[in-house]
Amino acid sequence: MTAKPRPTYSAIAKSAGVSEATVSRVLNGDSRVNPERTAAVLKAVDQLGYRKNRAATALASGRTGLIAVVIDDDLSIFDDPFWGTVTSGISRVLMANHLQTVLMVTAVNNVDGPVAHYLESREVDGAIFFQLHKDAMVRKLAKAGLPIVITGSPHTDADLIFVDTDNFGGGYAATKQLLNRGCKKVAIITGDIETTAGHQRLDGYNQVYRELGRVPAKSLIRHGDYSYESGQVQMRHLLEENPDVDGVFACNDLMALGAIAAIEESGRTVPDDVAVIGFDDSIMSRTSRPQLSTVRQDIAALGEAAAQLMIAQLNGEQVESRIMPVELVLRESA
Amino acid sequence: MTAKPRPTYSAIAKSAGVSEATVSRVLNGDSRVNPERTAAVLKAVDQLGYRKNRAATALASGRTGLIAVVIDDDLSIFDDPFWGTVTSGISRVLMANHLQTVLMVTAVNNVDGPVAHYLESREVDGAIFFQLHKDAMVRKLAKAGLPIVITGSPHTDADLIFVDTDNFGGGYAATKQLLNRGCKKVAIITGDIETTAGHQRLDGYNQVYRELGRVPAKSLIRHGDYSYESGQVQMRHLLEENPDVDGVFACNDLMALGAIAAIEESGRTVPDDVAVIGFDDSIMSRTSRPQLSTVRQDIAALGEAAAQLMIAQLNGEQVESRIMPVELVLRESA
DNA sequence: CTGAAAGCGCTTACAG
DNA sequence: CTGAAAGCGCTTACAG
Repeated sequence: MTAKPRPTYSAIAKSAGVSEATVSRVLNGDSRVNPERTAAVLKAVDQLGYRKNRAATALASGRTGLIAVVIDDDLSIFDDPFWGTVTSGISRVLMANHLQTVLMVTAVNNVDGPVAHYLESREVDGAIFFQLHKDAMVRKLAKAGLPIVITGSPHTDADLIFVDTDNFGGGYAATKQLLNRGCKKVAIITGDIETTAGHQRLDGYNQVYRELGRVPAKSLIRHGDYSYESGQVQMRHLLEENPDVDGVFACNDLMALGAIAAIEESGRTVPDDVAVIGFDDSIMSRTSRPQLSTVRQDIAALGEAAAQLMIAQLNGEQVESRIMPVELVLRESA
Repeated sequence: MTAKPRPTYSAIAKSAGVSEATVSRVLNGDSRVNPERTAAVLKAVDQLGYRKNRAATALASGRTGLIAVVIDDDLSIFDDPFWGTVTSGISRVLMANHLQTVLMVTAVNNVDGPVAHYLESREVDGAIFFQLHKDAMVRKLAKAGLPIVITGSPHTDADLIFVDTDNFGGGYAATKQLLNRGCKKVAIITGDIETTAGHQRLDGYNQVYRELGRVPAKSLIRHGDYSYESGQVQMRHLLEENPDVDGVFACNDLMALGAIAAIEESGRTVPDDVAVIGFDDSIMSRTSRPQLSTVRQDIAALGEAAAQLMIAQLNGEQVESRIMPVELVLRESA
């Protein structure tokens, strides 16, 4: 319980025979310090087991060494492993750069709420946001000069920095694959198209038709909400209105599984009667029967990229948003 | 980009006509301050839009307002929504108590690694650990006086504070249910029994047999590793060695699904020939066919409890470990 | 390249 | 109940 008196600059300065200012310079990588003195300081640091006091550094320098990861309450991280994976990718990269990850699970809609205040107070050096429905708060913070990265494309093309999966490319590849394997009538069950991801996947689907000089019938486009149930319900509608539908791109794996259930309950088989492709390459895509063909995104890499863009910003570098590639994974359902 | 000069104690003190010490007392809830002065300070705080500088507070008080959540690298949070859910429960409660959550995804085995140093350096006020295989580091930190809570039972019964699901009770209830529904020969596919959770679920299974004055045949106890594949493989072994097995408690939902696959590929049906119960009540338990009967644990509540125990410790209260109740959810598989 | 000194914005004995 | 003052452990112009 009795804490050993932790060494401070004063102890190191004494031990190394230099001033505290020099200790500070060495520890902050100031290259102008005389090599011998640098060595002496480093040796003292090592011998004394010195460790910087982050609070003192923060107070004096104005930098906290903390990056917030803000997750909207609505996002049900509760059932979705997606966010956890992104976050661990972020954390890994941040830690390697001596930054800590502050997790905030909260309502992000309030431009004037506690989170906004916290971030404005500069209690963190930057903030990484997860896909948001409303980006008013983020834009305000960005305008105030807080380094920001968004995971997922923002709605407005403000000059916000973001990283995202190639949703358009994924939707395109999935749809194309269905046509390539011989499907004549390919439908889509979209996710929440209020989100950019949902919208972009649909755009990819439409693009395939466009390149063929065709336009998909309205009845082939059904809107789900990423839930299993919505996949099942929308598939039933599809089969009713288009008994000859023979290919479906469901915008996530969960809906794809719901769709498969609906297809099988109608007496049809997958993929022979109707081929199905999902999106995410979640565990379920491997455990389901038939195994699901799907669009794989490297989620951890998405988080790592977000962290890297943050670090680049902190270093004052000019940064650009990044779109991460996807990969079509073919299993049994298509 | 030009930051407006943020107000400090000096501005509030001036505006309220009191000393900075009094401002500090009011803001820290010191009840001895004269009510009128308190009101004056609060008014000034409000008018000036004052917000405390956490770094300064930390430096002066020694308290950082930060709680670390340490997640072992091995735990594949990558595919498991469990940890994300626990973490969001923790974060919610911590935020409500003006504490921030610092996420550390890292290797926890090293008693002398960077994480240990970070935590020892008191850059956080406390640490919440997730289920660990080796608790040497945690014990060391606890001995050094760092407030600690563990999510999941520790291996040694050191006096570490922890919160855990009632794994024993869950295993007991699942096994009991299988017998109650008429199963004569109930097997178990365990999870990693190097973990306490895995071990306790098995203990619950054994206890049911014990109360019946019976001992399960060795061949009825198969060890999986929580993966779908292990559930499938172990179930095949079970069916081979015990063709008349008619009930299986799989220690998580994923293995239960693997087991169902093996049962069906053998030409048997679930639950008529073999009833199956899983553990977790994950999404998959609802999306699978047949829908899975399982043991539900309130994962977010687990995180909330962990945070509450941490806060109690910070308040100097005497705290005791908590075991959270589980609930048997019966669907189609048993 | 280096040091003395002021300062970052709070908290907390110490007196009264 | 309140204030003056010292101090928390760093960083950073300013001189030299």
